[in-house]
Amino acid sequence: MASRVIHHCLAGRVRQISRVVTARYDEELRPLGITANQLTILSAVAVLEEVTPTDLQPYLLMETSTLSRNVARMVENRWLATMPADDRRSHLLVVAPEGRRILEAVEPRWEAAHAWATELLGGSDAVRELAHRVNPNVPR
Amino acid sequence: MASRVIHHCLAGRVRQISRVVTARYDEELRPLGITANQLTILSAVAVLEEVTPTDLQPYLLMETSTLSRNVARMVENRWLATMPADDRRSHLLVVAPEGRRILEAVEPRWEAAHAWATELLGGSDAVRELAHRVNPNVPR
DNA sequence: GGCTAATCGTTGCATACGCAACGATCCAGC
DNA sequence: GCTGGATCGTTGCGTATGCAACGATTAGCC
Repeated sequence: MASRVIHHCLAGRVRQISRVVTARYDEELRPLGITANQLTILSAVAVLEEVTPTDLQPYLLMETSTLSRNVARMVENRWLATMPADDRRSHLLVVAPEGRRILEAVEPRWEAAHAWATELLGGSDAVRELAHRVNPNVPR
Repeated sequence: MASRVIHHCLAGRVRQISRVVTARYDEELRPLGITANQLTILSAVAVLEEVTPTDLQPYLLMETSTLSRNVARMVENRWLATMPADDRRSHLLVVAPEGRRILEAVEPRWEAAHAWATELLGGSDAVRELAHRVNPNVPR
């Protein structure tokens, strides 16, 4: 059984790919004090404008609790701000000025990491296709 | 910049794929009390027989500290055992009887998760190719 | 042989992730 | 209008991950 896992396990493979690619993005973004994961969330809020955490979930496929804590850190950092929503159980998220500043500053470093990853992975098509299969909300 | 990240970021995509696939394996393996990640490590030790943590690293591309703690939990669970190595800074890892038992018991559940993931990802070839690019030690 | 640099694994700290349980709020049906 | 079930976000707990700093040991060089 062990050798079947080693030779075929898809979970092990996707996790390893995730570790390696994330490490490179994180390394590149470190001088800005933001992680690849946080940049993903920040960008999602920036694009969707005023969103509740629940609104973000279809795009991120992240557990409620995970998202809750990630967002909390980003609010503490003043990258995001919260506003009251009609539904009082929830709240709207918006990008704060410091978040906008990071989004501008991040460009060259993100592009460098993206270029590295694209090269490593032999282009972006395969990953994009897989991501779209996993979550049709992710553009192919 | 935000929309460029959303539409093209490879880190966000590989992380999302990893979350979704891992969740399914973990769900399937939960009754056995082992995670997908732990099963990967257990299988690697089983195949390589007597290995030091450093020996495992080329196959797992996991940080020393991450591997150290993962292995520690598995030794506590008595899935792995340690033996003295020639180099006294290190130690050899071997699969303990309880680890062997898990490797036998895990088969149908692992196969179910594997089948699900293969279907979701449209076959295993794309992931295998990517994993091999990221780490040539991983068989294509 | 003895010093120095490299290697090995561990630990402190911080983020990332998910399950289960929870309190607050909303809503559907009466 | 009220009530019971659904939905929303948070928190406790445990695993997964990596960086930096560390002590122990080894190996290379003189």
